[in-house]
Amino acid sequence: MDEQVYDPQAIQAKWQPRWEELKPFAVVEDDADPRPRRYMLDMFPYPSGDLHMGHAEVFAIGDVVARYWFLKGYNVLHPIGWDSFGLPAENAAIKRNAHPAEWTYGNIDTQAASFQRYAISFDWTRRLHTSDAEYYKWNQWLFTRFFERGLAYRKGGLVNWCPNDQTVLANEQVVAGKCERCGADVIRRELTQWYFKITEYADRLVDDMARLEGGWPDRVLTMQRNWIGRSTGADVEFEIEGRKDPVTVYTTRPDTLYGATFFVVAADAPLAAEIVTEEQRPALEAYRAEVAKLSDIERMSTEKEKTGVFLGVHAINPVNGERIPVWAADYVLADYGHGAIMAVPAHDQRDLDFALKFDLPVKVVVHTGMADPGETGKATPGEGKLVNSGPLDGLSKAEAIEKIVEILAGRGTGKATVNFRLRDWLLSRQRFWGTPIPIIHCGECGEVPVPDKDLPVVLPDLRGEALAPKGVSPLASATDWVNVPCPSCGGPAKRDTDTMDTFVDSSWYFLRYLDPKYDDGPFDVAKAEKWGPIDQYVGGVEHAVLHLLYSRFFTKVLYDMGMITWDEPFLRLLNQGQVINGGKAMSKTLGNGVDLGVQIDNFGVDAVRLTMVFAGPPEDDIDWADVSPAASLKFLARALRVMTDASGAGTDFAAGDLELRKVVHRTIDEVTKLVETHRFNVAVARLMELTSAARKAIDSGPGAADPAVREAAEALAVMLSIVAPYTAEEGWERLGHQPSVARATWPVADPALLVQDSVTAVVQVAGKVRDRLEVSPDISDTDLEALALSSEKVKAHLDGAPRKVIVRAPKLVNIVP
RNA sequence: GGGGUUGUAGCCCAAUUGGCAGAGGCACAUGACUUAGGAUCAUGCCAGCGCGGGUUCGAGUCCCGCCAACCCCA
Repeated sequence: MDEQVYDPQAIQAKWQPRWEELKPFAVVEDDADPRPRRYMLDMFPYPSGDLHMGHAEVFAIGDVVARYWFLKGYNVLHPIGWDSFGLPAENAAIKRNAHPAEWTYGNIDTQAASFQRYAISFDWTRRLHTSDAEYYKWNQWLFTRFFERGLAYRKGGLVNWCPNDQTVLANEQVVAGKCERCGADVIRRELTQWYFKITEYADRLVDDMARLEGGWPDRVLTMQRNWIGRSTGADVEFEIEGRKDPVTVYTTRPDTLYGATFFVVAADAPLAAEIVTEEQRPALEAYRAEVAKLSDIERMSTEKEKTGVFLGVHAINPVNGERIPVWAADYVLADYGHGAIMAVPAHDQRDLDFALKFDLPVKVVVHTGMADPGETGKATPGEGKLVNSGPLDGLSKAEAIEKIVEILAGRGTGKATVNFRLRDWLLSRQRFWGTPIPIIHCGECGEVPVPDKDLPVVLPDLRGEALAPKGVSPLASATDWVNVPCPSCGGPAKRDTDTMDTFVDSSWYFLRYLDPKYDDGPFDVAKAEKWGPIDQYVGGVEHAVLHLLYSRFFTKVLYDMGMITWDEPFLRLLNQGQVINGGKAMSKTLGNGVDLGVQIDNFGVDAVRLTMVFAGPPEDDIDWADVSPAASLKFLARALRVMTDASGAGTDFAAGDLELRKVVHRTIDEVTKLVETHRFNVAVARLMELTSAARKAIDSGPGAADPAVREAAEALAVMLSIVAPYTAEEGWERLGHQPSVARATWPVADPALLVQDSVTAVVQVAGKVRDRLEVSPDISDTDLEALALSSEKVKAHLDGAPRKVIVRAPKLVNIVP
C-alpha cells in the first residue's frame, strides 16, 4: 500500500508550494481583529553561508512556540530578516575581488530558500536586511538623534585594537584579551573614536532587570549585572606633593583609608606622565611601552607577576597626613574609576602582591582574626573591627564607611559615590561593510550631522583590493565621496569615514519588522504600541551581554524620546543550547561538523526538527552523537500511519471508546501544559504515547472505525504540527480536512474525561510498599486508613497496634509500626 | 580565587514539586512476520538517583559538606 509508505521528500515537495500559496502565517493588520496579539522573535541570522545545525535548533524551538500561539488563536507576528553587515562579507570580497553585497545577498537567498524548506512559520512579507540602504538610513537617523541628545560623542583615548582585522573593538567584543571574531591578541591604541553614552543608562539597565526576573534565565541576568558591575564606594581626594590640584581616587573600601601605604596611578594614564620626576621619566616611558602590549585581562590577572615604576613623588593621606609613595603600575586601569587608586596592601591581594614585590609597608587596619598579611602573603579582605584608624577604631565595616564618608565630606575631600565597570560603547569601525557615520567634519563648524533630508549616506562603490585593511577606513580612499560641502556653512568639509559597529543594526531591528518599508521614521510608532514589546525572544546565550544589553539601551533611549511606551524590549527570553558533536563544538578545524542539508536529505525536515525538539530541554546542548534522526523518522511514519488508518473512523466523538478518549484528553491536557512551560521534549514523548495508544486501539481494541480513533488522530495531527508540520499537514488532509492544519484550533481537554474512576493507593509499612489498593479518587483519609489497616498483606507486617499512621488520600498510606 | 548551572539504567532524558524511582527514545536481547531485514510488530534486560552527613513517618526532590563537568567573572 503505497499511501502507507512514509516518504518525507515527497510530502515536502507536495506541501511546500501549497503553503507558499496559502500563506497561513501572513499577519493581517486589522484593528478590528479581536484576537490578542503576540510577538515572537528569533535572533536574526548572519548570512555566512547556508543554514547550519545551530540554526536548525534555534528556529525549530522558536517555531514550536510560534505555531502553538497561532493554533491557540493569537494574532502572531513572527518575522525574519538578516543581520547582513559585517566583516566576513568584506573578507570574502577582498579574496574574490568582488563587492561584499554579492557574497552577502547570495547567501541570504540560499538561507531564505532553506528556511522555506525548513517550514518555519515566518511572515515573509516583513523580511529585512540591515545592509539595505533603506534599513541603514535609519541607523543614521537614530545616530543623529543620539548625537543631538549628547548620547553619541567622539573622544580620544586608549582603545582595543585588533591587529588582524585592523579595526577597533568594543570592550564587549574583547574576550579574554582576544578579538571575539578572529581570535587575535587585542592591543591598546590611542585613537579618537565615536561612542554611545550607554553609561548614562547604567543605573536603569541594572534596576530594570528586576522586572525581567522570571522571564529571562537567571544566569543571563547575573551576567549582565556582573558586566555592568555597579559598586558603591567613595571618591577620596589625595594631595600630590608638587601638584596644585588634588587627585581623586575611587575605592569600594573607604573604611581602610588609614591602611593606605602607597598610591598607584595607571601607567598609561596622563597623570603618570604629568607628575613623574625628570629622573624617573625614562623608566616610566620604557614601562609604558611594555604595558601597551598587554590586554586588560592580562593586566588585572592575579596570576601575573606585579610590575611598576616609582614616580619619584609622594601623596598625602588626607586622614592622617602620612606621606605615601606614588607608583605607576599596570594593574590599575586608566579608564576605570579615575585611573588611580589608594593601595591598602593588608586588605587587597593585588596591592599586597605589589607591596611585597617592591618592599612597601603593610599596615593592618581591619582585625579579621586572620594572620598578619605581611607575614603570610595573603590579604584579609573580610570584615572585622577597625584598628589603627583613629576615629574609626572599633567600628564595623559598614559603620566605618559611613563615618569616614562623613568626615571626608565635612572637609570637602571626598564623598560617597557609585561606580560602574561598564564603559561607553565604542561604535566606530575602520571597515567598509557597515553603516557610514552620518557626520561631516568642517574646519569651521566642527562635527556637523548630515541633515535628515540627505539621508541615507550611501556607501561608495568599493570592491576587492580597495577594501583591504590598512588601519584607516577604506571609505577614506573614496575621495569623491569624502569631500563634501559643509551642510552648515557650505565650505569644504569631509565626511566621517568610519562605519558603525554592526551591533547598532541589531539593537532595534525588532521595531523595523513592524513595517520594513515604513518611510516616515525608523518604525511605525502606532504599530510599536500595538505589537511591542516582544513576548518571546529565542536565541543563543552568547549574546547575554552584547546584543541584549545594547538592545535594552536602545529601547530605553527610544522610550525617552517618546517613540515607544515600553522600556524593556524582550519580556521573555529563551536561550537554546548548542548543537555539538562527540562532546565538542562542531567546527571546520575539528572536522566534526554535521551538514544540515545532508540530514534533511536523509531523514526529511520533520525528522530533523523533531530530533532537535526531542533531544532534551531546549536550553541544554544537543550532542548529535546522542540523538537519532532515524528514530524520529520512524515515529513520524507511525504517526502518519495512525492518521491514515483513522481516516475512515466515525465523527461522533462522544460515542467513541471511553478508555482511548481518556488517553486523548489527558494527553491534550499534559501537552498543553508542557508546551506552555517549554518542556517540548516531554511534550513529544506524550505524543508518542498517544500514537501508541491509538495504534493499539486500531489493531487490538475497538478498531479503526471507532470515533475515538479519529479524535486521537486529529488531536495528534494538530499537536504534532508545531514540531513536524509536513507530516501533520499530510495526515490532516488524509483525515479529510482542508489545509492548512496551521489554521486549525489547538484541542481543548474535556475536564469530564480527565477524572479517573479509581486510583491505586500505595500502602507502606515503615516506608516499604506492602500492598496496593484500588480506591475511589475522592476517598476520605479515614476510609483509606481503615482499608489499609484491614489488608492482610499489611497485617502480616504489623506486630500489634501501629505507632503512627500517615494518610495522604487517595494515593498513600504509611504505617509506622 | 568568587559566582552560577548540572549530576537518575550502557547512552539521551522523565518523575504530579516531600509520597510506588521510569514516561518517551537510543542501544542490546528474544520472538513473530519474512527470500531477506539495517523494514514492521510484540516482549524483555538494565539504575536505587555523583559521594558523605542531616531534617522527616517518608528525600532524586529540602539543608550542610565534598567531588566532577560546564558556563560566567577574576
